[in-house]
Amino acid sequence: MIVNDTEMDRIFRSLADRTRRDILHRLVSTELSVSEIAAPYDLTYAAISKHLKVLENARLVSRRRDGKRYLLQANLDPLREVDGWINFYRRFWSEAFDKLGDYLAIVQENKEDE
Amino acid sequence: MIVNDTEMDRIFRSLADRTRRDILHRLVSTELSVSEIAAPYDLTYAAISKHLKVLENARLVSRRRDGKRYLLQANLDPLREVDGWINFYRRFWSEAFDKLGDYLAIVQENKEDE
DNA sequence: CGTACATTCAACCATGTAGTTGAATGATCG
DNA sequence: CGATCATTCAACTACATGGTTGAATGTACG
Repeated sequence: MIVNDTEMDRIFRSLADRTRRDILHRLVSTELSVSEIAAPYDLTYAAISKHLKVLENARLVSRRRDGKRYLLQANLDPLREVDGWINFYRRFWSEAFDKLGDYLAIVQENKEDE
Repeated sequence: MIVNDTEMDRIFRSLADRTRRDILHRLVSTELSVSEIAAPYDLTYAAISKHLKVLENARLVSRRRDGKRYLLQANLDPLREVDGWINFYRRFWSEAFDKLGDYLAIVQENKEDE
């Protein structure tokens, strides 16, 4: 396992809020400033700032300076951890698991060949 | 979308705790009573009872009476929702996405044929 | 240099969470 | 029926969360 439990806690915790999920979604393909992020919501800058800190603590968002603004962008690595965690359960909900498992095994082999 | 935002909140929220993730894991393949669930942890029954309530509110665990005990089991449907949510992000972390996308499309078609 | 802009910090409030303890409920068994 | 076992409830504590307001920081610009 790559992440430890408290890190997993932080990832799930920061996803457990609609506003944060929405922010993450908007930061996937674009860098946005704090005020651009805040614009659609009926919340103060301070509130948005806190949401961003939560996302950053889970390493789901990173920031860089750009003059007087900060630019934020999503980092999806932690979601791969969630995906890995959830993968264990996949076999219990899908009869197609075996096929999918075979497929993923092939993908993995191909990766290792590279 | 099948689940709404507050439901998604509840699912992620209940996964944001190591003990609850552990309980869920143990309930996947077996039904267990509350005291069996509680046994490995250094927690009171009341605390375990609360954890179970959180998991049940997220529909991740269901219970039935068995004499004087309750038997609990995992219900993984909500995890499919999480998986669906996370699926959007998959394309941004994996170059194999297109191949996987094709594969899943095929699986989907096959399902629809049934 | 002083002002304006973008963002955070600090203090505060209300509510939620994770845990405890001790009493209450409900099913079983002699 | 009364005792016992499995579990929950109620009340409480300590701390976290999500929000506010108003002041503080840091960068840029004339």
